[in-house]
This record gives sequence, structure tokens and C-alpha cells, in this order.
Amino acid sequence: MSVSTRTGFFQRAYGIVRQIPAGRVATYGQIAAMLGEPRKARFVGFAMHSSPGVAGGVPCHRVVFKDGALAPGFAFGGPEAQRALLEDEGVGFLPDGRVDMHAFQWEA
DNA sequence: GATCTGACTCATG
DNA sequence: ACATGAGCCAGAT
Repeated sequence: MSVSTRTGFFQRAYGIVRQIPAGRVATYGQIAAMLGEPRKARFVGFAMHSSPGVAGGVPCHRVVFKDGALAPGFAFGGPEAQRALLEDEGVGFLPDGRVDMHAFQWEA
């Protein structure tokens, strides 16, 4: 039984998020789809909450809503901090305060 | 081990 | 355009 066989859905989610290059963002549903389970989009978010953090190799700040919006109130210190991190990586934001998915959504 | 909950998303009112 | 409901299923209590 390899680690992947474990229930560790979270662990697999981390694996996907870890592959998101800097200056790119992915949606929860997109990551879930990469796991082969597009219905578990919620758990991808949960995994981020429980994630070891950027220092742990999980740039959860690169994971956003399908709309390009950020998690309100649950992002590390607030969506503003998340936005700051993304902008620092070169991600552009729309006047609406959302990520420009049209230009920065990550494609495997 | 049943119940509740939830960083989502889609459909409907 | 915004609010609410429902579906999804694994983790926490």
C-alpha cells in the first residue's frame, strides 16, 4: 500500500497544488478534477485549511474560487494577504478584486 | 459509529 | 444581480 492508496485525499490535493507554478492560480474544482473527483471541490478547500502551508510546499494562496475570488475570512490573515502574495508572484487582478482567471488560471 | 460540518459549485427563486 | 437550496463526501466530535 503506497501512500497514494491511503485515504489521504488531502495529501493528493497537496500534490496537485504543489505543482502550481508561481504567477498562476487554480480553482478548487479544477484541482478536484485533476484528482479525478470534481465533486470534492469542497475538500480541496478543506485540504488547504489543513495544509502545512506555503512553507510546507503547499501554496494554498494560489487556489481561488472559480470566479477568481479569494476565500473571505479564512485565508491566512485575510484575502488581502492572499492577494498580496499573488501580486508578488506576478498574478494580475481585475478591478473587481478578483484574479484575472482569463490570463492567470493554471493549466496542467 | 452516527451526526455535523465545511477555503465549493451549480441550479433555482 | 443576489439569496437560498441542494449535492458532494471525508474529517472531527
